[in-house]
Amino acid sequence: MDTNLPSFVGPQGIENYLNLSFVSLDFETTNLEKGSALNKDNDIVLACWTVNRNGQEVKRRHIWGDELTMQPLLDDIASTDFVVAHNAKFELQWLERCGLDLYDVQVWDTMLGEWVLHGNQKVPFNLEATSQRYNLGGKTPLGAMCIKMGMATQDIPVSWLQPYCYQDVDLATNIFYDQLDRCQEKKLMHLMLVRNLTCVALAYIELQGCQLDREKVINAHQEAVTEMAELEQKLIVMCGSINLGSSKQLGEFLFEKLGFKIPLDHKKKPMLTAKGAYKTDKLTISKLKSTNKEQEEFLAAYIRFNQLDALVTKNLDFFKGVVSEYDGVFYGVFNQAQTGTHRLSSSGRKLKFAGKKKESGAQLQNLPRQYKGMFTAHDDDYLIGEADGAQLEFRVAAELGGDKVAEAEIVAGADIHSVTSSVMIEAGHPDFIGKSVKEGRQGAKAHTFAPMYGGNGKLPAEQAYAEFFKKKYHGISGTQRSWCEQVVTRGWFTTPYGMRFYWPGTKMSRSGYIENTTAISNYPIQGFATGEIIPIALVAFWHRARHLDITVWNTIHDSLVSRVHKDCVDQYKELSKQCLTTDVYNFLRDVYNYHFRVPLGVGVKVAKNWGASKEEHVWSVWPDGKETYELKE
DNA sequence: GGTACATGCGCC
DNA sequence: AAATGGCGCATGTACC
Repeated sequence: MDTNLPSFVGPQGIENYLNLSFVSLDFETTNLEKGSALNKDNDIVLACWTVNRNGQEVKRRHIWGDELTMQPLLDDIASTDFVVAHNAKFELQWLERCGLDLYDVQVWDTMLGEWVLHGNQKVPFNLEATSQRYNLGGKTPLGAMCIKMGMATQDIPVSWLQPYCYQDVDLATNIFYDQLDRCQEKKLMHLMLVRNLTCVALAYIELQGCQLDREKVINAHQEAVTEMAELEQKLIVMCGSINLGSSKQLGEFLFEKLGFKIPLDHKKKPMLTAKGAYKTDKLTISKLKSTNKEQEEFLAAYIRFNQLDALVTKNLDFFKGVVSEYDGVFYGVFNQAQTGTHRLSSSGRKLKFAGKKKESGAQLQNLPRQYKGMFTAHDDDYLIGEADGAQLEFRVAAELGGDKVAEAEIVAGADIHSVTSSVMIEAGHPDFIGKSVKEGRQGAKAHTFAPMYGGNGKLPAEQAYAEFFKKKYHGISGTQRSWCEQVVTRGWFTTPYGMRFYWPGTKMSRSGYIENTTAISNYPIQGFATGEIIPIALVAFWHRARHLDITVWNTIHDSLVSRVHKDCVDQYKELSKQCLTTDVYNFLRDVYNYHFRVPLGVGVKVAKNWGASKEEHVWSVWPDGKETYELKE
């Protein structure tokens, strides 16, 4: 079976842009759910496009009609190298409905162009604001007015909508030419290629949907609701009819009625909100000291109730609605052009449930881990596979810092959390008192990489650990400091992988502390790991699995989640390994001109339900092809 | 009745 | 004056 990559997933992708043979496209659609192609009740109303070769417009065409009438557009797309559009994911999902195979298409998304050119600087990326930044003027007033007023697209007069649509095409074309110059000048073409390749893969992945296991959802929901009802009765007896969801009411009850003392933080200051209100978050509540039976009982019941309440309102109610009213399938949205680090973000596609006033949705990147097991494949012949980058951010930090100590530990497979545990024990951290290194290991995980993200610690033992970490991995900490110094000098800096990050006006205090240190230290690591490497791996995986019975349906920062036919499991593991390691090295070398040295690792789990496998296959693969394998249980 | 903000909390 | 980074969603509160 062909598992090769298409030519444009590599340097040829950039060549294609420079050859200037493209279709520039805009659809006007009916506007349920912002015109999403996933809504089957939406339709294309009008398509306008131009065909451009060698930088010259050679054709201008439009079609008033639905997705069944777009063959001339598909033919034009097939005759050029790429498609230009603003927010191309929208057009791509419509093109898929028109019959285009997304695996064959390359795009230049002018919205993503703005994202890449602006780095971590937040500006509005919509077409109108972007046009104004490029001095291309605003939109045709009449068409724009109708759209803004929310008029049904199909009711807008032809003579208004058609010029409006053509104008968007022309704006995108002009912005594209300008962005192409700017991206070359700032040496950002490789990043732009990855954003655009990722965009097409995401357009496809969003169409797949997430499948919930009906029985598991109903049972979990029932259990939680029953337990909550019991707790609620108990709580009402104790506190009357106050609303426990209100931190104001709960705070008054805890600190005024029940007489809890306001806990003190590590600086011996009372734990209050910035505005001086009572804090009722998990951390504060966990610090409360009961001095009588009433306090003790209330606290126990409240903590459990609150935990369940959050799970039920944010997830279980939604999941139950999905299995009851939507055949167990729901969809998420992946947002590019959202984060400063150039990670993806995700949001939920909202659903309406019977008897509920408000629509609700669930995003795919913050599902409680305990509920992963509720996700399954649509069919008994399929399994769920998850492949994640092993210790990805630490390995990337070692790489960017040229840190020999960290690299040696990664190569040796050293147990870093045990080291943290022993440092914490020696420094007398209260959570580690009386524990052996082994017993403290689990709790140490939360501390291990905090200094890499700029954490200096609060308790003396944590501060001692932060010092230990920075000294031990002086390659990482020294490199982070040099990034900070560059930012002080000129307000921005270029990461080793070519990304530009901006913190204008950053100053150094007399003590030597540099503003924004934590962010400056963190962005390049998070950005390279989860904004470049994982998207590269995702694109490679998606293309290579094209002709296999393997479908990616989620990605969470350092992982790819797929449904896998039971006969494809071995290929799935092999492909995961290749795409998260070798393909990354090759792409970085050929497109980024970046020669990665630290071995990357990948962990693969396959089971009937997401995350349910007790065993994990873990590989490390070196850029020269050497590899190691370990089965973790 | 709507919007904006604050708070809290899930994930990596 | 802030010293762990990055997000999105639900709820309550303040305000118009």
